[in-house]
Amino acid sequence: MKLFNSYTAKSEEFTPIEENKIKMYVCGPTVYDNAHLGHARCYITWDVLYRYLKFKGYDVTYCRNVTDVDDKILKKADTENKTPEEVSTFWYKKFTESMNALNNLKPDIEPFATKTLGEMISIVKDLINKGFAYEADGDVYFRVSKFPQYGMLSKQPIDSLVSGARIEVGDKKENPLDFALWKKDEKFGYNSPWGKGRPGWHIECSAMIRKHLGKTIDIHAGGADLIFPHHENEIAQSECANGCKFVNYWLHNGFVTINKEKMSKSLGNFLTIDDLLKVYDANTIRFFILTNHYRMPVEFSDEALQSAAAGVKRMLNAKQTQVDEAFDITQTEEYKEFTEAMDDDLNTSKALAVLFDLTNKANKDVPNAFTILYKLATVLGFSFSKPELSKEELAEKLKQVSGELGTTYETMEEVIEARKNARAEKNWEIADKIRIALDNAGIILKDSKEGTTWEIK
RNA sequence: GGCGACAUGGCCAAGUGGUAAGGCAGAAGCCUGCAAAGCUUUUAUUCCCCAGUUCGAAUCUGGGUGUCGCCUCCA
Repeated sequence: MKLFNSYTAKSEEFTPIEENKIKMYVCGPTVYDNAHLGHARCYITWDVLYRYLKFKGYDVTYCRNVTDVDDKILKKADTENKTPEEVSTFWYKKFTESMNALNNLKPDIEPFATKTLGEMISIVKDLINKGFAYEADGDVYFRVSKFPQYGMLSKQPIDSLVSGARIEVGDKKENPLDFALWKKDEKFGYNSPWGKGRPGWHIECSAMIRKHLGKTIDIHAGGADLIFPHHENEIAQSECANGCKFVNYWLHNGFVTINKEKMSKSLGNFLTIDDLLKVYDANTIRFFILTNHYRMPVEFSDEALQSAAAGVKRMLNAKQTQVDEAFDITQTEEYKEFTEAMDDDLNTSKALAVLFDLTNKANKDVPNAFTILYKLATVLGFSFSKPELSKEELAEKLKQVSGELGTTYETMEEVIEARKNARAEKNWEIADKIRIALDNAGIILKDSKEGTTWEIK
């Protein structure tokens, strides 16, 4: 399998450190606000990688952190008159709900920054002892000049970084490029050898990785905007503290744009996952994301989402047969095409083409086509389960239909029976009226030789 | 200014040296009482522009144009 490694800027054959085992880390959210489409793209992308690696038979440990100590959380706590814990707990819960709603698998490990403080302090101490970091009035900074490889990931010549770096008035840094490992904070801080303070953002990931996965890991993934400075700094800290290679494969996903601009919190041009799910279902959002290669930008538009909705509907509407769990799909041509596509740096677009080929075959009663489709679509995280109406929702719809027809129906069976009778009498006017009333209520009828079935729009 | 990407039909998109996957939308036909779903057929002599390399280029090289991202919190 080939993966594009941002560090070498090359597509490389993937080989895990330990045979058949993969340690994979993804930068998780800072829990202070709603997750948006950009986050959805990131976490769907890496969810697909996780699913696919497992599908290939690897023993994967997927770790995704939760940043629950951060300026933004503190600020929110301040304005809302809550404790930082209350803020982060609330938004972590919301985030988890969004991930579940998107059908993303739960990572094997979801560490919290505040639960990893010991490891962070230990790394910072190490770095100071080794001369890679220095304390300055309660703050601790990383000495970038001590790490010659700084800038390798982001491909930034160090000189240009220096000239571009912001130097703040009264800065305690030796060098403008130096970044904070620990920040003095008398109000919300935690005890440390340097007084009360908080960890810098970058050290959190380094610590959580070392604690839960080890000093060297196979895959580290995240949004492309984290390359600099976040991932660059992680490399510097971890490699200097641990004295060994930090990450073998750096993977980065592209952005979601809207009106050709990056969707982001700071630009305020984002659509939350919550709001999107009110209009489009999880399969549609996933399909929209996966039609593009994960490193390319994806432009959001309602037109694109509607197109995705129509496409995914066709796929998931494929003529279903009983899924044969025992059937070995690995011997099939479609499996081969699918894995070839996915092995090529997650070419999901091509993989989807295989799924559409299978959809066609399933609709033409090709044996096992649906079983293969079902299994491969699941690898990409699509769900074939149809949404179900609650009793109340169904009752509400029946009420609407009855109202439009000027009758009272208690069950769908009654409605279908009434239409069946009308059709038998060739009373097309009544039959159509029923069908249209149902359609207005969001229920679609399907007539076939076997009878009439219904489903939600 | 430094660094890095991208430009393929009406829309989205794969393809990185051998003659343009797939999805959406559109058109025609079959099926249907009419629909829905499905099936069949159909839609780029051409891949931003110019020059070059090559028997051969959407794919490689050089130049240009346009768009985006990172360089500051950001997925």
